[in-house]
Amino acid sequence: MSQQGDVNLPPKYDPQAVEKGRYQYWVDNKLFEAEGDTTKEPFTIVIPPPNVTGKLHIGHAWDTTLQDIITRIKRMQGYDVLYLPGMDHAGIATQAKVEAKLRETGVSRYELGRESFLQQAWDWKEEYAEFIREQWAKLGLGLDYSRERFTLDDGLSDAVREVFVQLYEKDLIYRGEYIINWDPATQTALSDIEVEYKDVQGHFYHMKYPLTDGTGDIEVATTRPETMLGDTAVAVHPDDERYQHLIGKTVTLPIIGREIEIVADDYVDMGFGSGAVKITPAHDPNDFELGNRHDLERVLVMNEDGSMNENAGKYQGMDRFECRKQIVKDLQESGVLFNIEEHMHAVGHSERSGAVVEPYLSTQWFVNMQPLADAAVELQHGSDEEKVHFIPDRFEKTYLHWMENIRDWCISRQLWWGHRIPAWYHKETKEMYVGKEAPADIENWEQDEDVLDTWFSSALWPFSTLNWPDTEDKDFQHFFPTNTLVTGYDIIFFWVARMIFQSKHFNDQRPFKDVLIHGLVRDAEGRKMSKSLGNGVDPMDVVDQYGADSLRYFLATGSSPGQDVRFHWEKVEASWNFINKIWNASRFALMNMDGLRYEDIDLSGDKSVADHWILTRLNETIEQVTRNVDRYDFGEAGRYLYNFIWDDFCDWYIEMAKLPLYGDDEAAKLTTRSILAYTLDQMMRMLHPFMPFVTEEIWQQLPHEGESIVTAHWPVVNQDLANKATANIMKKLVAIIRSVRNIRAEVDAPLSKEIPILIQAESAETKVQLEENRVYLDHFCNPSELTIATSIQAPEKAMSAVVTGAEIYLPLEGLIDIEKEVARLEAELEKLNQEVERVDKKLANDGFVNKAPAHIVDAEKEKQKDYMEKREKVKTRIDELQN
RNA sequence: GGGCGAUUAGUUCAGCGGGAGAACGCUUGGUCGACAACCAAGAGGUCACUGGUUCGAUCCCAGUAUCGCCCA
Repeated sequence: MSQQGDVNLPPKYDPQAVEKGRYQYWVDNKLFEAEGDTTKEPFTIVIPPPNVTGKLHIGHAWDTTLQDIITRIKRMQGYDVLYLPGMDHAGIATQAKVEAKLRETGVSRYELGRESFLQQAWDWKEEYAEFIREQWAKLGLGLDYSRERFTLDDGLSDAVREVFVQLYEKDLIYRGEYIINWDPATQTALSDIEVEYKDVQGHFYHMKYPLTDGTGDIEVATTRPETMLGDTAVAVHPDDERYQHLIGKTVTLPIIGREIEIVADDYVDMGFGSGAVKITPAHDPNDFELGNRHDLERVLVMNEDGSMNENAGKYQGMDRFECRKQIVKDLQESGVLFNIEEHMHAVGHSERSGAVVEPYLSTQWFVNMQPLADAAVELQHGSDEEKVHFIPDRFEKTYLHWMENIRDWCISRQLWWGHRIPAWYHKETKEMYVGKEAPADIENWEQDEDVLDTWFSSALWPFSTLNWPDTEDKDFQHFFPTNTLVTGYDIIFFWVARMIFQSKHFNDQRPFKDVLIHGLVRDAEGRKMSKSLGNGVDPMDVVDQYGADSLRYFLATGSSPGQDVRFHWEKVEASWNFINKIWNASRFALMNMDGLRYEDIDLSGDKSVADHWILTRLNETIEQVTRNVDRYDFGEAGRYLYNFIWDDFCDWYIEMAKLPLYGDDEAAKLTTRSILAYTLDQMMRMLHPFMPFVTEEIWQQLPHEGESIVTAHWPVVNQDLANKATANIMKKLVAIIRSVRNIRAEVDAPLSKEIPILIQAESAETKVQLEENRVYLDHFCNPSELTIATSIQAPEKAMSAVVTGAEIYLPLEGLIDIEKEVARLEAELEKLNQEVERVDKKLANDGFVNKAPAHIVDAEKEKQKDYMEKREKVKTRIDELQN
């Protein structure tokens, strides 16, 4: 009693107070810094670098929580852990933000100039990088800041140039004219996967192009009538009998008046529409290919901003959609356009700006993907030691399918913020030079204006951050390849796939052994969180309200691998409740520690049934939690911890521990305190990766050894402390206590009311076991008188219950309603009848008895015996009551 | 058109060959020394549908339906 005032834990868990200053302590003591100790086994995770555009969203919180859990476990398991932080310059997104900021001051980037604009972008980067680091700190991420990197820093820029030049020299990068996805809003090229296809209700415009010789016309159709201004052919299928006589003839393009040829090409689908297709090589990828085969002219009719150019004749200067309206009107008037159908079709939109993407002829840089993809696919067909393991493994199919159907990657972007392409053009000779360094006579050259796709640098992240191309570097040697990459399924193509082929090409090995794929955080209705819906949840708001530990536990345990998770505040609150429970269980233990030190912990003394049982359960929990975290199943691991802590430790062990703690037996007190301290210590260690702040706080107050729980050892099963036989007695006690509580609830006899209790033990052994533990029965059942015997005569008017190995009678003369009790017992009997019937049927089946594994059959026989015994007793009891 | 996922208690989700689980919500009762954001007891489910494999299917296979995602 006298010790209870010393405890430093308030009765309610307050995350703000617990988390304050804790992260700084970890960082100051360099607990997250990798040692670079080559005698230790390394374990590496590189953070997926967040964009420096702004704040982290809740998806980042999920992603990094998983990484932090994995690295904290590995650190506790003795690995030399590197969790490497960093950020991504995010070309388009960041430039857009900086430009938006500039616009407020009325200045365009062109007015400002490239150099000054980049300076502003760097200022922006510094500001947001600091903001992001604060958010990492709030989430408790164990990052090694001494190795933090940025995709545009000197080292990574060097790696990017090295990769570009090497690929160029092997003809794996080329510059060429091609139909690319053009975003007229941001005025840059996009790679194929930056285009989102959405079904849009549009129109199918049917037109007749007149034959030049005046003998008729040919019908074509299009969804984009304005592109007709750039038509340079009409194509039909070579086998199409309808058009045989027209092949080689020409039509006169309406409005423009250009004479264009009718060509035959088996790309054309005879069954679709009229079977004749207008060909616009400068504005459609398929038409471009067809144009190459037939050596067609390429007529570009649009400017980069989406307005019509000089080739559009009288439409020059009009916006593309305005032009469409006008051209439809004009063609209708002239009778060329004779039919407009409603037509649902997929239209590409810029993933960044949302603008409708224009297939556009342009000179860009490309990666020649086929050889790189082939090697990556081959890697995946190698041994377990060579291939990348996707978790869940179904994502490997997604990845392989993409790799096997790869298309060239457009890597140039018409931006300023990014890695400028290391290519120079001679001012006089127009000769092109590609190299890591600028030509010596730089005054005669102009560098390519464009920068590289941001993903081109992120693709190198697992090795460029480890000082590649210096392959002799200590960190590269020790920490590469990395162990686990954690990311969402939405960027398998953007990032994961590209890291794999780049690493295969430049290091001849995988960049990481495992890829843990998670889903998206959705809102409570299951919708994707988005700015336009305004349904996003700021993880920092969650941390402010419930603490980082609650958020982390919710995110880590809220779903199964690869599945999406819905955000509900109630679930975060439930996590808080769990932590509050842990907090109070710890508080109880600390109030009763009586100054116990770590070295005083003594588990060798006489142990109670409860002691044996909780230690046995602890072992089982360590085993299950470890098994599940090893396979990245944090949901299951969390559930094992939750059940053990709340149901076993709090609801049963603590309640039972109160008996010795409030008693006079000093040896029993020491053992109980030791077990409380030991179990809590082990619990805190297992919980720590999930909820680092609160476990550190509690662990520091518990008897402990070592500087911080961050570097404490992960628990291992201790067979010396397992005692299943004794733990089984606990199960009988629990069954009896539950039955008594059940009956008390039935007859409205609260625990505070003393009632006589009789227990009929089926064997002398059971009787002894119950006698030895009658102190628990006294405490939890509150009997006026407790009789345990093997020869009890059932009282006439009594409530009763049957458990395995014993019958319980509660003679409650004044309270019992015979009719109700009979009804209750009959319901019980019905349940037992069903069970017996089910087991009988199973055991009567020869197929089952002969083919099922022996232990399953034995278990069924055991159940049959148990159910039948219980059933007989219940039957007898009903008879007694009715007579 | 091709591929993938989901369908289990009122709600949100686990489980995935051998007696249907959790959280929240709901009903009843309980504050005396960790916690009322707590404790105790309880109600609530043809595991979407149809076949197949198996001694045995919520679980494996095939198909159907509905919803969602990715690719073309």
